[in-house]
Amino acid sequence: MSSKPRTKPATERRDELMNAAEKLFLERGFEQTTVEDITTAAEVAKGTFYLQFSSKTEILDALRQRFVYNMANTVTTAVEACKPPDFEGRLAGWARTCAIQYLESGPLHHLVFVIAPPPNREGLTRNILIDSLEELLKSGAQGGAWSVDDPHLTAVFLFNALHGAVNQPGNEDMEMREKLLAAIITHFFRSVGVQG
Amino acid sequence: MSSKPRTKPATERRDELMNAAEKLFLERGFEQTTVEDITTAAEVAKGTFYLQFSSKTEILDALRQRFVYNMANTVTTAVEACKPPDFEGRLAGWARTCAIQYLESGPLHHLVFVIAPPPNREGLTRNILIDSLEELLKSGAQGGAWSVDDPHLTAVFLFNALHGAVNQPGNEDMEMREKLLAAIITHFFRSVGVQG
Amino acid sequence: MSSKPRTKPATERRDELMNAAEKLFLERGFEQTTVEDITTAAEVAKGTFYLQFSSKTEILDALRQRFVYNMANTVTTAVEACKPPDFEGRLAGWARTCAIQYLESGPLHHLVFVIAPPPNREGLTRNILIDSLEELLKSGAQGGAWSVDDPHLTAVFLFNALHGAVNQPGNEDMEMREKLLAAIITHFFRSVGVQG
Amino acid sequence: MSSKPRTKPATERRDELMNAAEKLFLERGFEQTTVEDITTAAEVAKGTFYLQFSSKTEILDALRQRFVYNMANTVTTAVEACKPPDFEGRLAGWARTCAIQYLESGPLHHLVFVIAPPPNREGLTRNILIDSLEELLKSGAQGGAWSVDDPHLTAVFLFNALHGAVNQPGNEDMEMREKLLAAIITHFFRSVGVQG
DNA sequence: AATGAATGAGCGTTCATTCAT
DNA sequence: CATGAATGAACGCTCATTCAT
Repeated sequence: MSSKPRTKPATERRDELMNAAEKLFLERGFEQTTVEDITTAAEVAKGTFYLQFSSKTEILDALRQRFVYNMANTVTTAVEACKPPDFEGRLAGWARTCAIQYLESGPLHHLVFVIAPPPNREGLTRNILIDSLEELLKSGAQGGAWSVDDPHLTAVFLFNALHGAVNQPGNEDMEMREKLLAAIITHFFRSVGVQG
Repeated sequence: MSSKPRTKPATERRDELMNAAEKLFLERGFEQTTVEDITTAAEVAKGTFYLQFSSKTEILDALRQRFVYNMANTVTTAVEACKPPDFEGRLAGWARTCAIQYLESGPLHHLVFVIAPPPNREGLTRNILIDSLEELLKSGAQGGAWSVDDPHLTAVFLFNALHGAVNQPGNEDMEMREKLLAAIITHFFRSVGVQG
Repeated sequence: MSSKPRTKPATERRDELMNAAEKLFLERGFEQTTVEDITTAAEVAKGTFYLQFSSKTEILDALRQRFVYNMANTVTTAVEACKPPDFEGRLAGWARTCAIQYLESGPLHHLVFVIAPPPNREGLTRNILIDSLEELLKSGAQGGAWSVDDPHLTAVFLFNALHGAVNQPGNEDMEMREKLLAAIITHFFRSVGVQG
Repeated sequence: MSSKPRTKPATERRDELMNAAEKLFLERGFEQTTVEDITTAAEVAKGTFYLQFSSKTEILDALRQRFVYNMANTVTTAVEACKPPDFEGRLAGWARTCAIQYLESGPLHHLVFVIAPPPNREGLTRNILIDSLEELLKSGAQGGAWSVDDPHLTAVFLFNALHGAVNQPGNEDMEMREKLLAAIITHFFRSVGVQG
């Protein structure tokens, strides 16, 4: 009857379900998406969902985890591309990569951390990223690249500026996007008292 | 039988319901609050709700509208307290009042704009406030108080920085709060190239 | 559209639901009956069930309680119809009424106590009735009407004999039923060493 | 790869599944036990279950059949240990063995006949045992050992008395158990008009 | 205007059964 | 024979909304 094999490796099924769920959650929201919507989109039966996830909440957790993992990886790699004492390069790299990642991941971050945040605050990308930015600001200050009074507050401020600016609608346009990235980096530099 | 009058002016009923709803939505979230929760808290019968609002969504809209109205009013009033050419005073006033309002209104803003945003982008405080900030930046630039390349982008950036920073947990402490307000104003000034 | 009034007194609705549930539980079993079966039979919507009972289990509890109440009442009344020293009359009354009640209540007892017994043993009719029989045996022994070595064991034995005998299929026939009642009473008397 | 052979004789598999099912059904009930519970306990895959039994109901039937077979065998053997004209010995043997069997088999009988009875009445141990008791009562009456008016009714009565008495909680204690057995035999004798 | 009983579509989850490997 | 991923019908329960009183 069916040309496709009936069974797939567990990880593949999981991914298909997660991709379908991600798409639907972003389109209509977590509460507004039913498990059946997800399984229909993933072209499996309802029961198959529960072979991979023990509840609807669990797939959201998995989505969050996947997002954090990708995000943290990418940003770290980008920062490491510039070695001290090129602190400005590191800061620009952080800002640029972080912004791009948010732009690419679209409102996924918004979904998994803002709209449907984890029950406890542990492991928030938000925190992970803010911490990494704070460290960057501190090491740059120590290295004499700039001076910041309160690295934590500055990190919070800049992170949220970036996050909010990037979430603003209208960033689909590539030209706008480049302008935005440039503006973000300029503001980052200004905020630490560097001319860029 | 009952000492209280059973009928009240419509506006009073509306307010009681909205207050109850606001409290509950903030405590447990929109989806997690039932219409019955609201009417119980407001001490009216379930049906009374539908005399004032045609659906559960509608009371959220009303809440949002009330929030925007209060917010815009307060910020405008604060800015007008300083007259040109004191553009720095106006900018500081904008930042300070806006931040305080968010801090006071607490997660209400988060609820009505971030978690349960309006279906269309019209009338977002976000936009209203960003527009007012953009105007302020432009007029300050014209007045020679500072210079900004792209007033819109800067407004977006600063608004979101403020919004995010203020939403950060840990702002209940009054001392922290003052430090935060000061830091925000400093960043605002730095971003427009003024020493503050 | 509908000729019947939409609302009924809560107790009436409750009774209708309980009657429908009793019928269905007896016909097909507790697990095999769905809440929707019950509401369909009671001619109300599914949600109406949950206005009266907070779960499917709860209606079974209510059924059990109703059964115990009726049973205990009837047997007590029957026993009290004969006053001491007519202990034989009291014993015969107990046996006869208890048997008739079981015959009339049909397998309801079986359902609520044997098939779907309460989570804790407290308040079992079984126990209530056995206790009352034990008391009767003791008072008769004290009054010199008969002698029993171990009133508790005898009560247990006789109660179960009666219960089992009455549950036997084939008791629908009225003639059979009378023979059965007579046989039960005879055995009761024999068991306490009385000729009847 | 695996040290154990992956295939076993059908009867062995069947027995393992039946033993696992019996244990689980008694522990948590028929409806509350899933096929997967059974196969997990029997350490086979889910599909293997359906190699031996065509449905969950069928394994219950098999359990019932096994129970009846064992029960009938044991009681018959015990009765045959006394030869006529020792009818009293045969009756005492019947009562004692039957009671002990129920005590040993524990709630298994309760499960397979009371809680989850067969759809049709055919082959009920209940009936088989009642029939054998009825025969015993008749032959004893013919042999002049006792007199009973209605052997069938008496058999029904006594069987149910025994069954119910034995099912009563609190029979785990060995001393209680002996008292119970003695009381049962006494009542059996009294019921047929013998002093024992 | 106010009430709250009644409605019924909808959802998350379970599990007996099938069947390709 | 044995496996276990896949299926999908079914169920208990919730809750926004309606409407007769």
